[in-house]
Amino acid sequence: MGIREVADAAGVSITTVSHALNGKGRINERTRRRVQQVAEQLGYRPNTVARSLAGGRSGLIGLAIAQTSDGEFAISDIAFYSHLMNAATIAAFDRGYALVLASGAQEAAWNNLWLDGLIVVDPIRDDPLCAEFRGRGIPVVTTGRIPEEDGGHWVDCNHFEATPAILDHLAARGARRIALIGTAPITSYSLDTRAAYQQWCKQHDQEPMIAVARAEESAGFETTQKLLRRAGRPDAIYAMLDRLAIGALLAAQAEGLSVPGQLQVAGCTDSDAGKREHLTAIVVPPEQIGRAAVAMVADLIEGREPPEQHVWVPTRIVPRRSTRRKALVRERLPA
Amino acid sequence: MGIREVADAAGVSITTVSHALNGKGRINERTRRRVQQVAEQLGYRPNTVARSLAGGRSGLIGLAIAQTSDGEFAISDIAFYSHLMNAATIAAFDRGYALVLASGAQEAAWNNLWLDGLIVVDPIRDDPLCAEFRGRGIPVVTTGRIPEEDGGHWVDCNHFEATPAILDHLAARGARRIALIGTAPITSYSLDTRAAYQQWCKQHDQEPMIAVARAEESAGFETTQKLLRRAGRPDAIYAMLDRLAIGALLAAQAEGLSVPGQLQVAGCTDSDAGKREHLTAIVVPPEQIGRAAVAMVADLIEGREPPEQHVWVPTRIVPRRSTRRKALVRERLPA
DNA sequence: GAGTATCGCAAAAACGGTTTGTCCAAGTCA
DNA sequence: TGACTTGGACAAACCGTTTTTGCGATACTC
Repeated sequence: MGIREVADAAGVSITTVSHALNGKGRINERTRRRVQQVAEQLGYRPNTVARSLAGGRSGLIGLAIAQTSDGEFAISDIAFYSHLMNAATIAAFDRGYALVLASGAQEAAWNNLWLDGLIVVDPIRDDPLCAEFRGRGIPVVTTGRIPEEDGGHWVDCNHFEATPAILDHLAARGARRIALIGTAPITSYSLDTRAAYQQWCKQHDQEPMIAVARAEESAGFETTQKLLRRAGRPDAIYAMLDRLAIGALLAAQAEGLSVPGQLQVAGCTDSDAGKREHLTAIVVPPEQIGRAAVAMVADLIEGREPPEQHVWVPTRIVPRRSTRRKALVRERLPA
Repeated sequence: MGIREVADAAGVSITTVSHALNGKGRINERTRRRVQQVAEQLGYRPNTVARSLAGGRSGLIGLAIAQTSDGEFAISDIAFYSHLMNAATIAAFDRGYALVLASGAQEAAWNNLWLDGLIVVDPIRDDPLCAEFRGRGIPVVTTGRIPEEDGGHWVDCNHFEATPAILDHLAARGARRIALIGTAPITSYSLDTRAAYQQWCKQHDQEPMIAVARAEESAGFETTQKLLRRAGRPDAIYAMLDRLAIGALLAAQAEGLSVPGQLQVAGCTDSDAGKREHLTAIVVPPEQIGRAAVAMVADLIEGREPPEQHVWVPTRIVPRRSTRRKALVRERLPA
């Protein structure tokens, strides 16, 4: 079942087998085909590990996702990351790589793993993992950019475009005081959105209202409630997570405000829960992001400079009832 | 940075370095410590791939999750699997393994990967992946059992216990005609639940009402609607997925039935969305399942027979408003 | 004091491939 | 016809570990 058996069976040397199967050396086409046939017949599968050792590559790409030390997800949107991960896994396989999951919490584990490349999802400022791997000369691609850092290879959505677009959407529907509810400004996503929001406010002569909340409905609820009780309460809310947006909807109801009549709500990103709540949302396609990141890191691993060092994945707005003029009627359980 | 450099620096042979670092051969404690110190100082990290080749192990455990060919999740409960995966990743790292994700769709990819063991989530009857790996002599652990198959190593929740328990719960609150809405009976989970449901019905002299639906709210909605319009409509529903249960809630509302007054609803498993909807649910702990599966497969890989060939992970019921006597008041958006 | 454990370490053989360098035969060119 | 190229195949080195075997030296036994 080794290359030697194949060589014996085909009556050639192992070199020829290797060449024939990998399309490398100079070799007669007839010989090549014969060897391939014999290998096929014998069900020969090259040992990945041996190949890695000789070839200097492990065939492994790491996918790092923020996690807390206790093993809980620190990430805010499980569905989003799952889809990203899933698409990345398949894209990696298609290119001959396997994706290994790695938790940021298990730093020690990184050392025991020989990775050809690394994808870091939503890196934070001075991201230690990125720094570590770059230091070792291992290609790193991030989805979302590393805050306060230029260069590097990344895949991202342009929230400098998406944010004004959704704010315009709300304004076009009558909003005059739009509040932003966001997560802690540690990822580029969060920072970009805040910056874009502030710029938009300046341009539209509106005073910024920014609130920060944990990535939970309850936090969205409480935060929104506080905002709604302020003197100059907002008439629209853009929430940086669907869960926050849902919390905002609940708060509106608790405060007796109709949606979208008295309060418009929009969220990012779109989700099943958001759909269920008829929430206007910015669609950020996790599959595309995952695939693009894998393509980029594979290019880097194989020594090709990727077509683009930075990939902007387009977003779009899905308008739903939470920002429509017509009041959002509660059609669900009876009151 | 190889073992040779360490050997040179410490003035010993590479054998001694290997032994010293792995605690293997007979070696003077002083020498061992010195070597360890030198290795530490040089920042030596043994090459995993070389180690694998020599040791005959890759250090990789596969985690297979059903996926459709187009890369979409075929799984019904993303959050559940994410938590399972996450816990498994960490548990694997703790044991010196890395978890590689693999899509069932990419069968070819499995061949290019040298896995020490495999975890298959929710295997189906005659699961090809399980068969393939067992054929190769690679340890396989499933979460959920392979239908129509005895033996094997698995981690599962006992739905033969959980199902009667939730049915009793509903009956104790007045339900006389409990319907079951389930996914296609291809996993042991689905099959067990159906069987347990039927047995319970027989024991309680109730006619079984089983409906099958796709794992989506809309399917739960439609299926429930049909049930509710039948002659002898159910007064309680046990849905085998939280998404189906949520669909059932919506259907109850659409039909003008109060929950739980006129219709009780319970689901499995528990979820954020379910909590939001005040849904009584069976808690199936994905983290525990993931950890148990890793522990078991690691034992098998390392040649230890695991403490138990089968692990039953306990479940529990979380009663919420959807099965309480007091009517479920809609406290959310205004009607 | 000869025989025998035991100890501490090193040399060398795997592990299963890839890659390099070499050789030979046949074809090409001047 | 001799020099040079080219195509085809092979042997051997190498990748960086682990593991087995072996060999002096020291300590123990009687």
